[in-house]
Amino acid sequence: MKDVAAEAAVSLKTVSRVVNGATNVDPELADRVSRAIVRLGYRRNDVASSLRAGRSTSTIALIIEDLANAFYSTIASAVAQVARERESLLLTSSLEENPEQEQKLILELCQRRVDGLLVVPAGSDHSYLRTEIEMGTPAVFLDRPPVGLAADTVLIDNRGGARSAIEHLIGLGHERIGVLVDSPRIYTARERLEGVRHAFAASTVSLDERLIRSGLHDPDLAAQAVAAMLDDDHPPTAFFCGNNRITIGTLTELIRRDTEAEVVGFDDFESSALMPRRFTIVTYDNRELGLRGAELLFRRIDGNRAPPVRTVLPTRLETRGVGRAIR
Amino acid sequence: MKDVAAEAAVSLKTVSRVVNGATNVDPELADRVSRAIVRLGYRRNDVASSLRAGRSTSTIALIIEDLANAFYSTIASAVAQVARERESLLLTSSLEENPEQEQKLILELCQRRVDGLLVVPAGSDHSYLRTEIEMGTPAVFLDRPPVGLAADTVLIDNRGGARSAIEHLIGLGHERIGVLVDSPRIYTARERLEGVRHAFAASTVSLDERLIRSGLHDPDLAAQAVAAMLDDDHPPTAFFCGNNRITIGTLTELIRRDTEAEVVGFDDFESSALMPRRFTIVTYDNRELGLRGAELLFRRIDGNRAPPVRTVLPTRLETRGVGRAIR
DNA sequence: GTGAAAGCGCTAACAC
DNA sequence: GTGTTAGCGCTTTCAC
Repeated sequence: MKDVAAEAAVSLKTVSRVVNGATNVDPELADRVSRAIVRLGYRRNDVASSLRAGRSTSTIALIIEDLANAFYSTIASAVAQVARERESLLLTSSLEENPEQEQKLILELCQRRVDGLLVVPAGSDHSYLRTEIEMGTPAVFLDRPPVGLAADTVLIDNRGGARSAIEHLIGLGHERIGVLVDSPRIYTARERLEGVRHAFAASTVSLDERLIRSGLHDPDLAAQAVAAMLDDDHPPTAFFCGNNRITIGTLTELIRRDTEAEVVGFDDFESSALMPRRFTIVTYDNRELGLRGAELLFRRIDGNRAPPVRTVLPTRLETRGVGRAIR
Repeated sequence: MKDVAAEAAVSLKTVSRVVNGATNVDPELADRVSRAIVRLGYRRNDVASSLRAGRSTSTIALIIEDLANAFYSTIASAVAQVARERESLLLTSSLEENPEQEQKLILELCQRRVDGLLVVPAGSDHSYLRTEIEMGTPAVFLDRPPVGLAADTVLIDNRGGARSAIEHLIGLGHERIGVLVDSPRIYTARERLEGVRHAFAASTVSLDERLIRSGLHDPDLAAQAVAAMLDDDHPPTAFFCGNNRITIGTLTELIRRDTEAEVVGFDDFESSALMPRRFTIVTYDNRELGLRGAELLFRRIDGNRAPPVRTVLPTRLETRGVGRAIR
């Protein structure tokens, strides 16, 4: 910039004005500056520019577990879209297998003075963020609420979705319903199980606690649980699957045995329409999760100081799969 | 920082030393500083810190078309992994539907002084990047080479993959092979068609130009092309599909008609294993694209000044799908 | 309309 | 070991 000023024989300020498109510059000087800029290949240094007077870095950060997972990459895509509209750049950080790095990463992003944070939390405590938020880095949580902190959060209606799934099965006349969920340490698993309990409580059918299996963290464990339940004296006639991995495991086992059973699974998955068996899913728009979160965040960045809000996105039941078993 | 220095009654430099973990600080002073930091909730401003003396921003940028697309999100995940190992952050920018914004975006990233760029190019000219590269922002291209510029590039073996696909079909005795590709304006489509031609040229079978259909940009167009060819007097007995959208369209049409035809498609896709028909794909490790590209980039960032290299990743043939038609 | 000077928050030299 | 000074590249008073 100094060089440009020298080359154009003007002051730094004039160069600055031209670079920033200020109107009140003598056309002749502006032209001299423009040509000097081209001649010297000058580029404004945005780092320096954003340093001055605590100006915005026009950057927001998204903290997720794994970009390769469609759930997260859909959110990232939605967030990127809003960021682009707001002329902000998006720093995407994935924790991959290290939830304990969440705090370190978030604090580093704050040090870099990102304008705000969008977090799909993996960690188990977020109280450390209170200071950062107070110091001007707003944070919005997606899919799971923060722990030990009040902050804007966008969730899906886990309880309502699970409840409608069970109501659907009870409505079809099922009385023995296998309930398959992941570990209760996972927020969504807890909420969904809670929804299941509500649905039973509100119905004439009672929930047999022996038909609840939790801790099913992958399709194989789900398949084994299904197998064990079906081998029982008094097997379930329907299954509620707490997430898509469990749904896949359950369908796999049912197809393998060629056993009839009604299935309702939470979460859609890529190849669900192609599964060789009809079943029902509790689905929702996870792109919306990112959009709404990003919009909330920008509202905070714009100075909104209202109390934290919690947005809950609706779920709906849809049919998936084709025919019956392939064999 | 000034406040911390005042609070601890030391100089700025001592605070700086403590913040940066320098060893040669009196433990007593260090302790006073540490406590002042906690008391005041001080956080180092990394923007200012990286401004000083043209230091690195520890940030690399990835420019892709769409994060929601599995091809790109896999690359992003791989790049994120390498970035994390190198303690760099990743700015991910998706062009979505605006390839013409590529240049604007890239120049903006350079202004922000990212340490380097990873580009899956959508634009049609990259000569403007020469200046940026010379000025110290290295760039590595993924999946498609730059136009009008020499730079590190990581590609997959489009020609070789297409060639092996045709060789496979000819080896099975097919002589009338429908060749379905996307628009020749797309680099990969051009290369793959070139590979097809090479394979025919090296064989005893001659390529019937009337069996080549190009510009098939979505599954429906591919399905229509297949339908038209099958309705012909002398229909193909096999199809080469230039990408996964074309493969899906082709399989859909074959299944719909319950017509036998050998299919080899380029690119794997999520539900390929579940397709109700056996077929062959030309596949490759697209995660590797991101890993290799990021490694090349960091080598440049570390100061490697060797001439640009072009890495070509191998492809392989694999079988997908199950049984024959569902019906 | 234009420029000189001060300063954003930090770190690198160089004294002490 | 510690502090002082200068300056990274830019923008912003505030005079002219």
